[in-house]
Amino acid sequence: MLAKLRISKLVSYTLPRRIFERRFLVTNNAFSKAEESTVVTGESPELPSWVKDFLSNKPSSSSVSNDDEDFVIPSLASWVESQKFNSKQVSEGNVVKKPMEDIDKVCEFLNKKDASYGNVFNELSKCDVVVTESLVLQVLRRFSNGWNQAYGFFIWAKSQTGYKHSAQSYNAMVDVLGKCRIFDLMWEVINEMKRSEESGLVTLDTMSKVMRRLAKSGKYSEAVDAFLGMEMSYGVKTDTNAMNSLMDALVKENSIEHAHEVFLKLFDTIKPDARTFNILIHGFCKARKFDDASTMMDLMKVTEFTPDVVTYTSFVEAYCKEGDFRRVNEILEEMRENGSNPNVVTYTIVMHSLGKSKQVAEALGVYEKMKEDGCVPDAKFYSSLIHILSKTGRFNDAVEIFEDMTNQGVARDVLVYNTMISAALHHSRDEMALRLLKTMEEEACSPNVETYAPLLKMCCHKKKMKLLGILLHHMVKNDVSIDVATYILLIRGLCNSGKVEEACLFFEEAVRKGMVPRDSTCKMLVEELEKKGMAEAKLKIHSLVQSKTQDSHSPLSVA
DNA sequence: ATAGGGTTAG
Repeated sequence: MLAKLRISKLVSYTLPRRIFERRFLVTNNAFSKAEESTVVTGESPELPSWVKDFLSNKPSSSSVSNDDEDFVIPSLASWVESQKFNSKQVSEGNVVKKPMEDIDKVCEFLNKKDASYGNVFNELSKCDVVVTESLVLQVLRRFSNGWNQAYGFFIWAKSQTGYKHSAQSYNAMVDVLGKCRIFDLMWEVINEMKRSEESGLVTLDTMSKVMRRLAKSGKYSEAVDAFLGMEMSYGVKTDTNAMNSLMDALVKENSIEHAHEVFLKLFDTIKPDARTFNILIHGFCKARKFDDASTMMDLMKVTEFTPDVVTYTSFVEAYCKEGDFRRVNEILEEMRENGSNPNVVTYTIVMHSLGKSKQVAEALGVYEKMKEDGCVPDAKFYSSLIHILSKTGRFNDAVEIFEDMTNQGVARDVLVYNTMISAALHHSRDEMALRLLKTMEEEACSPNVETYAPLLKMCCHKKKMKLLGILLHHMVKNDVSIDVATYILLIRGLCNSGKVEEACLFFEEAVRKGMVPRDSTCKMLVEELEKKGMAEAKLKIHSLVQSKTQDSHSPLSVA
């Protein structure tokens, strides 16, 4: 009943737009504050204390200064310092002194300035923690973009008496090295897994990660070779399931060609199943090769398999991307005739595409149609809906949908939060965005890099340096590793705001971690330094880039 | 892990 009411209310907005316009006309802050007093996203007239905390970096501060432009953010490696600063603040106020957690102790050692050049292993010998599997997994997550720190810790952990790496820890290490493209070391770890007295450590799980990472780096042939050799070398069966995993990796990383080749080559030895065909059809559709996709569907039929929702949905998506909605409708009809009704994924794709091409009324019509069909929306669907509403200027409707989700029995996930945070920032609702980040914590929904990216961008743009520092710290606390994309975002954003010194700090830090930003970013930084006549800094950047491009990863010296 | 997101734009 309630749901029904809401939909009609939503759809009615598209025609009269009365309510919407009324809200929109009022730009006065006070009014919007009074009108929205909802639990999650509302803005209160008084800054809530946690926002103050967020903004002040210490518990219960009195006021928020506006001059945070002048605040110079410490380089990332000295977060530990600021962390100490924090705990001092706390212990002054409270009698109880919180003991430092093991993860933070490890973090402190790994962040020592010289650690990445020198010996992480030796540094850690002074670190007084008890290694457990969960600690290892947490460290690997927190340093998933800093392979030499992660690897140094990994080696050290292995040397600790009473501890042995589990299959999960090994797989996590393999994945970190693959992510950072340190493939030779990655294979070394895999071979070590094989040699271990504990047998069966290398599994399809391990090899799937390897294939995915290789494909992601454009090393398609190597991914295929890894598959072909894995039974012989590591005893991992090359069955249908494993082949699907390989083809999925190839297709997802944009090489339908390699996937197709594998398919033809292995057709006689490994029996394909319906999933195999769906993966290939998806790949062809993604590459806009409609003829090949159709041929594959015919082959699928001949080979005793029937096209299903997934098969048709791949075509639906491809035609959506072409903007050919007439063809989309034809396929939807065909699906129903063949007894594969569109499901929530199909509807999400159609709605999202319509919204993207500014056909909002039609997009909302899909929402109606879906409910009529008895198809229940899920979190990803809501995320799309929120996004298109926000993008078409209907932010309040987006907020309404966001808040109604849980009433509809759908839990909000990271993607939904990320979408809502981006939307809020897009509509200059900075406070709401921060409030949403806080709500994630309360709902035990872990943020990821994408959660922080738009917030960091806002900080750079508005020169909110204090908040920037706090957010970066927040990331570390939540085990979100800073990746190249984030460094690029920071460097470019800070350059644009004339904060070259800070941009340089981040640049140096990125290089120190073995992540060299692209040429365009380096150029931007150098030009900015030239403009400001900072010749010395310019030279430093130049030499940093050169030293790092010569040996892309300095080998780690571990005993 | 077979199909769905955003990201980044002055």
